[in-house]
Amino acid sequence: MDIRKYESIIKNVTLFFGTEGSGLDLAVKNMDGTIKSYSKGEFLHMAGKALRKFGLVLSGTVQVLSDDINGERTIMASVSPGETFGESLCFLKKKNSPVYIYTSEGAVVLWLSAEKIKSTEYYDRFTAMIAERALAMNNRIQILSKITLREKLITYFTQLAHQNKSNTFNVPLNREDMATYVGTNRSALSRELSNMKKEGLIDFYKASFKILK
Amino acid sequence: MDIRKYESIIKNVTLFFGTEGSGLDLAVKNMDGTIKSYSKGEFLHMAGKALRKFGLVLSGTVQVLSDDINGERTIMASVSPGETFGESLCFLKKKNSPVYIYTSEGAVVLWLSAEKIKSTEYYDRFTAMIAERALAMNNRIQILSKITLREKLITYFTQLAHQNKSNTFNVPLNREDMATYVGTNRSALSRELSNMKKEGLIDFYKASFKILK
DNA sequence: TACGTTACGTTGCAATTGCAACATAATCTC
DNA sequence: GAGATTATGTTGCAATTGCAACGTAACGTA
Repeated sequence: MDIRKYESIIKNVTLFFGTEGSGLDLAVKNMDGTIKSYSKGEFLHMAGKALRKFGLVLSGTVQVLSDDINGERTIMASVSPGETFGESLCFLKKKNSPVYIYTSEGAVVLWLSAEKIKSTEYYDRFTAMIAERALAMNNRIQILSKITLREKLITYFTQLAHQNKSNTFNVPLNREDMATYVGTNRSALSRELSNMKKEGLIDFYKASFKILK
Repeated sequence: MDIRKYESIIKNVTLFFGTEGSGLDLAVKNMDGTIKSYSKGEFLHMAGKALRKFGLVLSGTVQVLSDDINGERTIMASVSPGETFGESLCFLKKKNSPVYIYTSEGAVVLWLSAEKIKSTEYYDRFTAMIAERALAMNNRIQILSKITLREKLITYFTQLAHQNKSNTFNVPLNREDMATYVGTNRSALSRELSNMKKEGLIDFYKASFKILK
C-alpha cells in the first residue's frame, strides 16, 4: 500500500487535514484503509450489495450511477480526486443500495471503513463531512425547487453572495456545469443571464458576477 | 422541564429510540436538553446568528425560512412533531446561518446540544440521523434534476418501488405535497399522472400506485 | 498570423408546464 | 342523506424552457 504516494492529496482532504507522514499511515491503517486501482470502464461496486467501505478518490474520476425503471442509468455524482463517495450509505450499512460505482477513465481509490472510523479521533470530522454534504445538498434543493429559471438563479446568487459576504463573487462552475447545477441547459442559462443583465438585476463578466438591485 | 409529558413522542424518534423513563431524563440532561414553548407567529431563531442547539419538535409545527435578495422569504422546511431541524448547522457551528426558525401555529421544542451529544452513547445515532437526511436529500435531488415532469415521476416511482421492494406501493404524500416534492404544481401533476395511466405506464388509485411496464 | 479548440451568447421553434378556472369525487358533519 | 368541505382530475391558454443550430469571443499552438 502506497499512501505516501498520494499524501499531497490526502492531507488536504477535510477528513485528514493536517495529518502527515507516519501519522497518516497510522490513521489510514486504523480505518482499514486499502488502495485499489481501477482501469477504464471498470465497476467498483454493483447495485444490490452493501457498501462495506466508503471511497476517497486519489486519482482519475469515479461515477456514482443508478438505474431507473426503463433500465436507464443516470449519473448521480461525478467524484474527483480529494472527494469522497458513499459515506452515508456505508455508515448506515444500507443493504441493497441501488447504486453502481463506475469509472469511465480509470481511477485510484482509497477505501475506508466507516465502522472503524468511529473509534478513531477522526470520527468528528467524518460526521462533519456528512453534515457539510447535507448543507450543500440543501442549498441545491432550494435552487432546484424554484419554479422559474430566474428564481433559481436568484436563489443561487443569493447563496453565493452570502457565502462571500459580498454582492460580488465568482461562480465556481463553467456555464455548462452551472446549467446542470441549477437544473437547466447551457443555452437557456445564457439567455436568462443575458435577460437579467439587460434588466439591470445583475452584471457579470466571465465567472465574475455582481448583484445590482 | 417536563420531558415525561412528551415521552411517547420522544422515545419513537430515531435518536432516542428505545430510551424510556429515567433513562430518557438522563439522556436529555446529558445533551443539555431544554424544552421551550412558542406561541403563534413567534421566531425561535433569527438569521445571522449561530445555532447553539438543534431542535426536536414535540408539538405544533416549525418552519425553517430563508431570505433571498428580493427580501422574499421561502419555506425551506416544515418540521412536524418527532422531527428535527438544524442538526447540521449546529454540529458545524456555522456562524451567520442564513435561516430563520419560525412557528406559524405555535410549537413546543426540545433543544439539544450537538456538542454535548458527542460524548454520549447517542453520538452514532446522531451521525446516522444526518446520514439518513443526506440520503433522503440525495433522492430528492435525483428527482428535481430531471428535466421533464414525466422523468421526475419515473424517478420518484423507481425510488418508492425500490424502497418497498415491489412495483406496488403507496405514495406517502397527498397530491399537493407530492407536487411540491417533485417540483411542480398539483394540476400539472394530475395531468401527467393521467397521461401515464392512459399510456399504460402506471396505474393508481388514490395513494396506491403500481408500475406496469 | 492562421488554425483548431473550447467556452459562451443568440435565436427560432416546438414542447412542456404554470396557472386559473372549473368539474368531479370522496369525506365529514349534522 | 343534504350540504359543506376537502381532495383530486380536466382543460384552455399564455409563458417558460428545451433543443438545435449557428454566431462570436478567448485561448493555445505551430
